[in-house]
Parts: sequence; structure tokens; C-alpha cells
Amino acid sequence: MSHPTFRLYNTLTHETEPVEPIEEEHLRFYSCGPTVYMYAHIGNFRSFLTADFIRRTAEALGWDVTNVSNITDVGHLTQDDLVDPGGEDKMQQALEREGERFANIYDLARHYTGAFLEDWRALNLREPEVRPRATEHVTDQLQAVIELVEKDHAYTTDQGVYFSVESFEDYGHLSGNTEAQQLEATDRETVEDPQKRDPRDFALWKHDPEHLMHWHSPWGWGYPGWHIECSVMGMRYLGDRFDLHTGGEDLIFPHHECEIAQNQALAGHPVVNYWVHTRFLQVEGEKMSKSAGNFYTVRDLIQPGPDDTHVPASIRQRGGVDPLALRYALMQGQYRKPFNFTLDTLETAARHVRRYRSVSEHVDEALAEDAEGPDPLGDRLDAIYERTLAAMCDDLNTPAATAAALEGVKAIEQTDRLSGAAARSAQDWLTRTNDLLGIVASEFESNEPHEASADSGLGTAAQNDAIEDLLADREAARADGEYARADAIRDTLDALGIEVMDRPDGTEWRRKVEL
RNA sequence: GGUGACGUGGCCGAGUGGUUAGGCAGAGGCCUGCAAAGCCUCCUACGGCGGUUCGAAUCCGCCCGUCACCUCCA
Repeated sequence: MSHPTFRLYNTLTHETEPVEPIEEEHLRFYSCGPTVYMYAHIGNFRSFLTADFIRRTAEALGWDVTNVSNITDVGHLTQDDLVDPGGEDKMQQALEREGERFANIYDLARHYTGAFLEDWRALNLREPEVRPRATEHVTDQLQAVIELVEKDHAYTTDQGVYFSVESFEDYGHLSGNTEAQQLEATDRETVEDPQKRDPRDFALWKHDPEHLMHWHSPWGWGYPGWHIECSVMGMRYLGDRFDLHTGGEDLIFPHHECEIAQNQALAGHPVVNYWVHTRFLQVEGEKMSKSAGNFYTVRDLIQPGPDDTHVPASIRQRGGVDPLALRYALMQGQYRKPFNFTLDTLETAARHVRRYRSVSEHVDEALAEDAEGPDPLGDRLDAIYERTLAAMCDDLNTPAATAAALEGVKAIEQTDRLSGAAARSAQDWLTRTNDLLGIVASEFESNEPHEASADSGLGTAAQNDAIEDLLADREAARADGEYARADAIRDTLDALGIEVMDRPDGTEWRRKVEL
């Protein structure tokens, strides 16, 4: 079967280009990961999801994938173009804010790293082949800085080491920020390093023996600049030529611009062919911010605590939404366009995810029965899958892909009685669709003790028994024509968040998804 | 001020020259004891002004608006 061409928008060229891996059918790419100083929010994961879809699409095409995704566990200054030893960094601020929770900065990093990985699995993102930590690669970073100084791409001052932007003529290509005076023109409240040669120069190493994390270097105790870690870890694991690099749109400048300069200065040639950036999302039409009250971490939505009052009560009361619903909701905008995340979208997503689960269960039942009969679904579902894959290959058009896939759900639902052959086709389609989109079933459930949540269709055995008892009473009442009593029982169930559905072949129930 | 992205029906969002996106909400119908769920039908838009063309949401120009980055941020 011939596959569609995988195309992605390349920030470097401003064009949507066919993805042509350097090694045939082997995509190698680097994804900028989080700084672990707080719980990751849904915007962070929109960006990580982009990397996950690049992986899944490549795998669906039969390619091998090597993905490196870092964890930044070094606290970097809030102004990385200066080496101001008086400044505080994000992780240090977090530690001071949460001093009672953590014994030191490493404790804090460990905690948030663990939480991040939990969220990652909950949202059904596939694990990268390599997940390097910045703190474990400081020696590599130091060596890179030394090399840059030796090659005259960097110079030292009393306060640290700077990359000399002047030494790299292509600086500004990625972002379009080519004018030095633009950077000078920006208001800066911090004290300049008087020894800095060019306002655009950025720090590679900061001299600061007082920093909570510090390492020994030829320039005394200190810590590395922010941009150098990704250059170093990328090339360490992917070599000095690899295909693609992802990140949020905010990283275009300065982070990726600086990374390109470092890479090229070190390697002597371009290192990365495609740069892919995910746009920020908004929440309910506004920039997500704590002050606006629309700032959601992943765990705010999938397992909110009773004190998380900024989370809508409807979500808190039901113990959070299905993580796959959050994943589905985040797919309703293409990564490269502005996306307005709303609770309405989340609720719709929860319904669709439940629909997939329901169809999946029916297919399982039909497989067990394995009835004789034709297979009206196979060809239809194959065509739907091809359209889904084509949408993903078209610059990760996830809204179009989910729209196409939903037609497959309908096709299965509309089939009155699934033969064994039809069920096998349906099962095969569900598996392929889940491999590509990750919205049918979690691939990590076995790793994680999944707490029974309202819309997982699970629930405690005792609860389910009570519901079954009520339904039995209702059935008896209906059989006796006592509809008033039957409807009263239905109202009781409804108040418990249970939907009752009388189908031709019997009564079914499920938990509601209204948020 | 500089750089870039984007503007589609009540809402979310596909669609790059001529033919239905889809979903959500809403209306009607089928089914049901009544509901719910599901299914069927309906609701037909492209920021504004010019231009190119037989024909533009789709190409070009200008304008308006929104968002983001230029300072930590996915």
C-alpha cells in the first residue's frame, strides 16, 4: 500500500515540506522538554503532543523513530543573556515558595520530574528513546563551551562565558530577529555586564559559586547557560546531523536561535533540517494565566484535589476527567494554529472518547461470539484509516484526523450485528487508529493503578452492585406496568450521574460525562 | 517599533480555483410505556475593499482585527 507523503511546516523555511529523513525510513528528532519546577500545564502538553504525533505518524508509515526529549532540571536565570549572579532562577524561587515540601533543589526537581512522567503516561504519550537530564550532562556542556572558546565563537568575562553572535553570520535566520539594535532597544531593568561585546551575545556559562546548583569549571564554580544543554544533548544522542527539532513557539527566539548558532559553530555545518513549533493555546478565549483563573495543569483536570478551587466544580466533583478526553480535546486544534481550549471542547471530547470505548467493548463481545456472517466493514474502515493517516501526514492535521476516525466509529455503531469477520476488521481498525492517534485506549494502564473515575466506565464493585440492584427493581416495576415507580428509580440513578438506556436487547447504563 | 502566525455559519474547527467537511448546540422525525442513547432530515458561512479569472473562502494587493515572540515561559 502506498502511503501519503508526510509533510510538516518548517519554521526555518516558512514552508510545509516533505519530511525526508537523513537515514532512510528512520526519523531522528529532538524535543525540548520541560523545566521541572512546577506541574506541567495543558499548554506544555499541547507541545509535547505534537512530538508524539510526529512519532506516531512516522511509525504508521513504517519508519523507525529515535526521539530524544530532555528534562531541564537546572534552574536557569530569568534573563539568560546576562550573567547576573544576584538573580534568582525559577527553580530556586519554587524552592523558596515550597520550602516546606522539599529538602533541597534536587528534591524539588525529582518530585516534579516524577509528576511530569506520570502526566506523560496518563495522556498516552509514547516514551522517547532517550530522556536525558541536563544535570547529568554538565560535563558535556562544559566541553562544548571550552570548544566554542577555542574556536573563537565564545569569550570570557569576569562573570562568565558568552557566545559571540557576531561570529555566526546566520544568527537571526530562524526568528527573523536579525537586527542587533532591536535587542538593544528592549527595556532592560537588569544590570548589563559591561564586558559583554554585543547585546545579542548570550551566556554559555555563568560564574556563580553561590548558585544552588553549581559545578566546577575552568572559570570557577558556576552553572551552564540554558541554550547549551539542548545543543549538547541533541548532538550527543543524535549525532551532528539529525532530522527535526520540536518545541513551543516561544522557543523560536531566543532558545532555538541560539541553539542553531551553537550547533553550527560546534559542528561546522547545519545540524537540524526541520524546526517544528507548536503555538500557544488559549483557554476560554484568553491567555492562560493564574491571574485570569484559567490556568490548568494536567493534573488539575485529570485528578483535581478538593482545594483546587480554580478548577470548575463540575470537574472536581467527579474526580477529574478522563485523561484521554483531555488528549482528545487538545487535538481539536492543529498544532500550528491558535487554539482556544474550552471546557465545552473538553466535554465533547469526553463523549467521543467514551464512544470509542463503548464501540471497543461491543467489538470485544462480538469477537467472543464470533458469529457467522459477512464483513461489510473491512474495506470501509480501511478507507477511513487511509484518510486519517493522510490527515496526519498533512502537517499533523489532528482535527481532520479525528473527524475522519469518528466516521469509523459510526460505521461500526451502524452495523446491526457484528459478525466475527466484521468484528475482526473493527478490532484491527481500532488498533491501528489507536496506534496513530492514541485516543481509544491507554497504552500504559497496566503500569499505573488507575483509580476508578466517573467516566472510565469503571467504579467500585460495591457501587456497581447497588446500581444493578436499582436497575433490577426498575425492570420489575416496568414489567408490572408500574411506570411511576420505574421512572422514580431512573431519577434516582440520574441524580447519581447514571444514564439508563433501554435498548431492544435489554437495559444498559453508563456514567454521564457532563462537566 | 521589529518579527511571525492567524481571521470560515450560534460555537469549535476542516477545506488552496468550480462539486457536502465533521463535531457541538438548535429544529423536526424514527425508535421507546415515557425517556435516554442511537439513527435520519434540516440549519450553508467564509473580516473589509480592490484586482486576476468564465468562475475565488481558495491566487495577488491594500486595509481592519486577533494572537504570539522580541524579557522566563510549551
